[in-house]
Amino acid sequence: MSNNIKILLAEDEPSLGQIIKESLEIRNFEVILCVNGEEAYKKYESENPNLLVLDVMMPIKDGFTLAKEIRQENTNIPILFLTAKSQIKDVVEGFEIGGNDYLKKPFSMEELIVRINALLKRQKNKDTPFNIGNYLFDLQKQTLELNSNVEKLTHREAQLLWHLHKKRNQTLDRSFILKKLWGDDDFFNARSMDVFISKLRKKLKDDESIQIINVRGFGYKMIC
Amino acid sequence: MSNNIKILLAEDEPSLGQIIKESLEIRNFEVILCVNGEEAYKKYESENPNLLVLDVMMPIKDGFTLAKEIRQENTNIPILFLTAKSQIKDVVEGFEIGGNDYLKKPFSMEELIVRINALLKRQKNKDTPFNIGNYLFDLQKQTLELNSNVEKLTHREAQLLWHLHKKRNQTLDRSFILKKLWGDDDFFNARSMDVFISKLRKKLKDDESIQIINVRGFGYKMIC
DNA sequence: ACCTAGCGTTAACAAGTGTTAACGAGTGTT
DNA sequence: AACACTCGTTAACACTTGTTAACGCTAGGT
Repeated sequence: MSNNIKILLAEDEPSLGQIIKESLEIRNFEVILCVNGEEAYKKYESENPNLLVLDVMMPIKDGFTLAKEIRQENTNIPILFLTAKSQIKDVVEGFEIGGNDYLKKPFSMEELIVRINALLKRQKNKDTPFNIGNYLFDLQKQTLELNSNVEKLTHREAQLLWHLHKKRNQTLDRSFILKKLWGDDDFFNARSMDVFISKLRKKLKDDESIQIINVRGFGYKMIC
Repeated sequence: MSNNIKILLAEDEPSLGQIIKESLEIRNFEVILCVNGEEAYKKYESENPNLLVLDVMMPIKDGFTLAKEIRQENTNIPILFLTAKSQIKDVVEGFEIGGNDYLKKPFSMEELIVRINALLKRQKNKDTPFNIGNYLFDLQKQTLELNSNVEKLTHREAQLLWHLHKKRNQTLDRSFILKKLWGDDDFFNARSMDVFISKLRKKLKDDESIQIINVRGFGYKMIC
């Protein structure tokens, strides 16, 4: 029985493609095998897969080109590259395009499975609500829930809170967060961010175990 | 016996046109062969075909011009271009006009069949109703059904909802959708789109798991 | 030709969101 | 203590988006 996770596999070497496909199917993944980038793009469109495993070197359309196209319309889907070339340059290019991980050939099936599971888990983590203190925080829905009292957050508030929580109990650098969320670290954005910190503190005040502490000159630290 | 699928073929070179026509008829497609764009337009109007195969270079009216005209009144029908010119420029132009695929001459009949079937399958996928939350959404019929309660959507509503769903759980860029559905990103179209978002929210309000969230300055995100 | 219903656009106002300003409080330095 | 600087907080503001209704166009019916 399928675990409901659909993997799009693009690999031009038939025997390798088949081996990977079967190995994954044994683990209850649903696998769509394509032999080139163009076919893979069409299947991506029609099948709506959860994860992409792309060989970099393929005829007609290579994995990088394909990934670039898909990233334009889907910034979310995890992409794992398979690369025969072991040069660092390629790996860097892959990450720049928006690949989430890569695997050098030859690789063991176990390695592949581990990485796929890691990517899926990361994906799931992003989508699944989690607790911050006694609050339940849902990034997707942009909500904070406490005692079945649901408070809506704005997009900025939610993003900021997510980053604070990701680095909870560590100092989150002002400049880092400004560049990440505001795009630029300047005076006004910095003040704007302070306002948002203030708003978050207010919205989180019903659980005293959560605190957003200022580290003068460096940033903020959320303890929880 | 026909499989009930009607293909409009526009190809000015008589012998090639005839060969393609017969090859397709062997595969049980119904084929209407035209020798120029003007004739093809008339046949398109009267015959209501399921798919267009258009030669780009034709006398009187070329394939691109024809496709542009037809796209204005039908954004749905799959269009496959046959092009003798192999320049990328043409292919790009073709896709911008709204072509769904292209085939460089010379091509094998097998290639053509594969592409036609792929387009038809994709079309079929588009035509098949699917679930959005607990609703059943039918793009073709422009309906939303919940608990056997059928709500009609207008064309714009249906198109917008389809795009939101296609990129569900991702932010759909305002500008992208405006260009795609309204043709241009200007103030009034943007306001019009906001109105439609409002209408969709109202029509989707009976399933709370579906939400259309605004991402200020960027667009909308449908979560479901 | 006229009427009508349906649809998409435009207008108008309400609500929401992020930025900026202003002022006060806190912190470390001299 | 005086000072410079950073941060906290509130409110005003500008801008974006939400919502409703009026409007005009078009296709189909009479």
